[in-house]
Amino acid sequence: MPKQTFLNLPEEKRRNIASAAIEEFAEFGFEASSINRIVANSGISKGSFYQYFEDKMDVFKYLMDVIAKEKTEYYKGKHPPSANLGTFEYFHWLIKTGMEFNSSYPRLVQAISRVLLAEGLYYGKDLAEYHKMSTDGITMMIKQAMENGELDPSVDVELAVIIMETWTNAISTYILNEGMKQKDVMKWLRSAKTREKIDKMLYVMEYGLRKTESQFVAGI
Amino acid sequence: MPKQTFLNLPEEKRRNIASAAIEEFAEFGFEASSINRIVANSGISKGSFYQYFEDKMDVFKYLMDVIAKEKTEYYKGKHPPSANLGTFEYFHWLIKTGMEFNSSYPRLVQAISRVLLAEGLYYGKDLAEYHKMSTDGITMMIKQAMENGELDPSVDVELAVIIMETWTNAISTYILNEGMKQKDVMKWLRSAKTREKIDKMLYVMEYGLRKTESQFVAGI
DNA sequence: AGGTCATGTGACTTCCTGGTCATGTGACCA
DNA sequence: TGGTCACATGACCAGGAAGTCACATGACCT
Repeated sequence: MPKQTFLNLPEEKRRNIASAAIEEFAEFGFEASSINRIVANSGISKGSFYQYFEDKMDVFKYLMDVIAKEKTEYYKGKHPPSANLGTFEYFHWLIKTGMEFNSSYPRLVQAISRVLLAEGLYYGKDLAEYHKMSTDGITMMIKQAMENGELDPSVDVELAVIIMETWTNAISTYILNEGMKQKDVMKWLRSAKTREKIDKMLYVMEYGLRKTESQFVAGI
Repeated sequence: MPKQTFLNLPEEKRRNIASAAIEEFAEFGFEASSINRIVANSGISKGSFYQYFEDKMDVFKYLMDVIAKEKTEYYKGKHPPSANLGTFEYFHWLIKTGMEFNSSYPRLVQAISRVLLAEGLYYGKDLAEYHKMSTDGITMMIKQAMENGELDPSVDVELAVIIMETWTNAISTYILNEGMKQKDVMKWLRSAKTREKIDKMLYVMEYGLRKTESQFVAGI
């Protein structure tokens, strides 16, 4: 949603502005972020900013779109280990690949998660569509798992979505917080210890989900 | 941390100020909340506000202390169903009783969770001590569970804390968001359907934790 | 009655915010 | 060369923020 003037800008200038905005959101969150500071840190004038973007939300949405596009590219470059993965294995792969991606853009991811997980939780309205996109994706995966017979059809879909979303967020937050402390994020992320921790979290979700639901299905 | 002048105030005036602050934080979050509005809505003058509190954070901390005290009282009034509960049963009871408490002060809880879960996640510093309190509590419970033989001693304590915290937050958020839509929160909270949903979430956590860890302990 | 002191008040200052707009600049074209 | 047009600029505006302070009030004591 940035205006055409912004898209016409030379690559470097665009990157300067983007990274100033990223730093701002990552440090202050959405509400407390200041356009004045973004402008000052990216070396453009106030007037130019308004020739590029509508307002603060417009820059933020631009960042969202950038990361969405890059992430899609990233996933296209990678491929699941096997063509016929079960839904849970696929979810594992999705999360892990996502984490690797996040680690290559830690500051950008931090900025966006901060706004989405924090203020977005309550603000709704402006960011509702983005939340719906992820909810819909997970819902489809769960229905897929049911069709494949991996999950009992009587499973509470709404609940399963909450559970998977909760875990995705929890793992992202954990990686983001811990990862920022490391000198070499990628190395840390790929270390056996870190991978084991992520695996454990995912298994907590998966086995919990399987066992609980089958137990409830059994009528206990 | 409010000043003595505030504590000397008549009950009703104090309650007016508190509820104006609660509404403000619940609606705008911490950063975007305005002392000017709080002052206007509680019918006191700006000067008085600064005679009662240091600043915005001071009011917020006051609310935190109020709820901490009231919650402690509430737990004292209730008693676990049995004296010799296992740690997991005890955790269930804690969460459920906590939810009932939260439903009696929905707006206050909403205000506080909003700031703690959202901005608090990243802000750290000012609110770190409150986070540490809950972390310490959960850590103690987990070590207790180990002593009781409910959890293998090789369980990763740090991980278990993250898992239990994640679920506590997820359930609180769910109840808060859904509960606000109901006309009669307490009735909704006590309905079989709601209780079942909470139960399921807790079992997802519990069984996941038990099974995962024992599996990893087995060396797979 | 006069004095004291804790409390209440809101106009005021200072600062920063988002947003506008008249003016300036320079690449391109006729 | 002169004209046009997209883009750049920062002084400027209105609004609202946090925080201060000189003054008002009134309960209580001597």
